[in-house]
Amino acid sequence: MQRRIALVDVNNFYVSCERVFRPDLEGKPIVVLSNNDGCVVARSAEVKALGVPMGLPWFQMKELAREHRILAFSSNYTLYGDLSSRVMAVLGQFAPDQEVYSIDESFLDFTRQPHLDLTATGQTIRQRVKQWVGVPVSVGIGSTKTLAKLANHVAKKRADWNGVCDLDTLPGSDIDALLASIEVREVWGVGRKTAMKLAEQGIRSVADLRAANPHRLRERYSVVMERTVRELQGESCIDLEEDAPPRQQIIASRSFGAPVWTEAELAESLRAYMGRAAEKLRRQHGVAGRVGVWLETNRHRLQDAQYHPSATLPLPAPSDDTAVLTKAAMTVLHHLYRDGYRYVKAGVMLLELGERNVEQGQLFADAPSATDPLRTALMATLDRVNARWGKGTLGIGSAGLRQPRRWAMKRGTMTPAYTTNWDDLAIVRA
DNA sequence: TCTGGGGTCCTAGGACCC
DNA sequence: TCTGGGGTCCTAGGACCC
Repeated sequence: MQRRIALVDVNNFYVSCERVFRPDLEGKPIVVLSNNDGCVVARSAEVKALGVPMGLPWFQMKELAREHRILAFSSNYTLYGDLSSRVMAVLGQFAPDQEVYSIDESFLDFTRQPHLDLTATGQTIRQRVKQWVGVPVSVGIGSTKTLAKLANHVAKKRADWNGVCDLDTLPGSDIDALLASIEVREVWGVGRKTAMKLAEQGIRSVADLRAANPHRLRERYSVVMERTVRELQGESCIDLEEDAPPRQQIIASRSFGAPVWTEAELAESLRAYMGRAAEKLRRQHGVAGRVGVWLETNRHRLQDAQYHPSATLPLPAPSDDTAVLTKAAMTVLHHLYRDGYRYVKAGVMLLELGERNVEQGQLFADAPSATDPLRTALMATLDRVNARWGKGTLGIGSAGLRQPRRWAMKRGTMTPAYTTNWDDLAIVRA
């Protein structure tokens, strides 16, 4: 049976979020910056029109920003996360099956409603999300997830389609012409490297890729590429994942606000990161069997000595205890640390994740067991206090208590937490 | 002199996504 | 001076076993 899948996403998501509570920003050139105000991670249409690419370092475009009065915002993930759940809730009302694919994208499966007019439905979706949440979305429809993604791209490019494109309503000849006009790089799963390799074979447009032999491409690339080609040809190979599968790893890392040199400072930052990673782990009722740490110097500074070590350490027994996990991270750090490098980033990783309740106690382990009731109560308290009073209020050891914290990130221009903090509620004046 | 072969598990690294 | 963070999947290659 022919599937009918829609991919709905929010246009310039972070920028659109900032505009919800600042309507005066409508029509003005805006960017949202990554942590540490490092790179551009979202651009308004006005900024895209100026040719600013995704990921451009902010310091490299300050001149342009002055010239064109571009406004920059530090990213406000609390706000984006909250608006994201609202958008997803509204979208979920339209189709029986929904996969929340990312913070701003959702697949909807309409296969079970074969007679529904999806172009009209797409327009209704756009209106309702705009009215109820305040952000603009685009809708792409096709018979596979890959085609729906492509249709979504098309919906944004063709102003006359008003934000909705259903490939299955187009005559075959129109689709051929359309796909021939789109670069293969736009296909979901084809990145920069793959696009270059494909070009060597003369495959440049989406039409070229669709016409390729999936078997042949599998030999030169991988099963992923084979699936992509089949999906372009209309054969559905990637299913909707309605329930998010449990995470296989948890990462917490940050670039530092200023470079650090000492093991003590690295240790302090890693303790803070592990606090957050362990909290995430407990939220999904998981335990970790292995802990990883990595360090980075600045790869862009060619004059600097480079050192990018990483290592992992298995735990004697799987655990969700911040103290146990932190201790392991400190062991790894001590093993990795070398004097004399200008470190700019570090991170921790929780690996070999398992479910907490199926965890077996280990007979002769001297480490606190993951099911020790006292530790469990302590960790639950830690999570509650931090949820109520803000991240990092309570930590293990000296996680972030010493001043000054050179490694702490810089955020120059963050907007208030309009929707999640009473003190930041927008005030309406009559 | 002549030095197997196949399977499995693990890890590192690459490529991709948002 | 200033260059994000958090994920997934796949492959190649080494270690190890019989």
